[in-house]
Amino acid sequence: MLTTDLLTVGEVAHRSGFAPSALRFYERQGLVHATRTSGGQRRYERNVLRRLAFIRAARNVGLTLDEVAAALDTLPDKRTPTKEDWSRLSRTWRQRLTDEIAALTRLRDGLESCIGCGCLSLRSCAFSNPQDHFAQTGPGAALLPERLRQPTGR
Amino acid sequence: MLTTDLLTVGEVAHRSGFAPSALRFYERQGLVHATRTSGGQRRYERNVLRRLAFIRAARNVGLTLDEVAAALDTLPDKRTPTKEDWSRLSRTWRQRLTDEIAALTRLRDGLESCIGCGCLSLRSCAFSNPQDHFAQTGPGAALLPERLRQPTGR
DNA sequence: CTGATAGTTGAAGTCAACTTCAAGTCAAGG
DNA sequence: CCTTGACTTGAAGTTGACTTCAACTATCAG
Repeated sequence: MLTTDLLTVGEVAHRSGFAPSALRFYERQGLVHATRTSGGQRRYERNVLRRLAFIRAARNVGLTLDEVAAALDTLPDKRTPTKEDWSRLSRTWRQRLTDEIAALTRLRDGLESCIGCGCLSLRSCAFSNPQDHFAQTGPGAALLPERLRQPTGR
Repeated sequence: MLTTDLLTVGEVAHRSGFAPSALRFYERQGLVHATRTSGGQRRYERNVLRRLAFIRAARNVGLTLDEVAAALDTLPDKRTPTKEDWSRLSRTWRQRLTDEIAALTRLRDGLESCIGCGCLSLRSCAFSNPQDHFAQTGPGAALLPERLRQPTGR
């Protein structure tokens, strides 16, 4: 055990639930910061835990790491998020979740009305519609927000 | 234009909205089938369009290709999905969507109750909780179904 | 001082679902 | 027959968020 108030990567990993490799990765991405011992090992200040908590929360809500980085960058002095920061940012997350819920609900209800029809028409069925490819109007357009779509490999 | 009722990969691509490369990929994965000309080019039967519509619908709902393949394999004779197949399978998709909506709703409502608290405690806050790592009981457990989680790179 | 445990690095690997590429071959209208 | 556009292949690349590896090095309890 260290007697200082600095934490090793292992300690931070254990307390935050992130793997040490993830912590190193986040450091390379500029999401968290660590000082070094004379021997080159990482030492973290205690507030990194709060920052990591923020990161995990954002990831749980569905933000990408780039978005998390952008959010953290909006904080003056690159400070660790305060209660007010959290409050402000989480409000925009709420909207995002609300939009995603709405999209999934539309999808499910469309599916509901489609069960039993069995059409699966490439031209008119909302479910088999390649997004907007055919549907000039009507359902099928933008069925899901970006992050709920399966990755396309692009 | 061909005078037969067989479709070229370009025609199928255009009518289905899938890229030719995706059609070839699906063939390698055993999701669709094509015969060949003497010169080695693909020729598709018309019912491949329905099969592709099914695939797109499933993807829109969030199934992985493996799941789509599994679903198609439940059909006797590896037939193209009929109205009844579609009806039966889409019913299970509905449940899946319902579960995902419920999960997102729980997440949002938790966020709601968390705005203003600003705790972000690694031990008790549902949002910063590494899934189940700390929470023996209470909130934070299994915040999101698998497919709504950001990929972890595993 | 020593040995166990924990830490270091850069490079490469993983996963899904494709896309892109290079280097050629086929099909069909004129 | 010829040209043009569509098609063929296997291999490698893409994206995001990491993990894994090999080969060392540091820290610290005893």
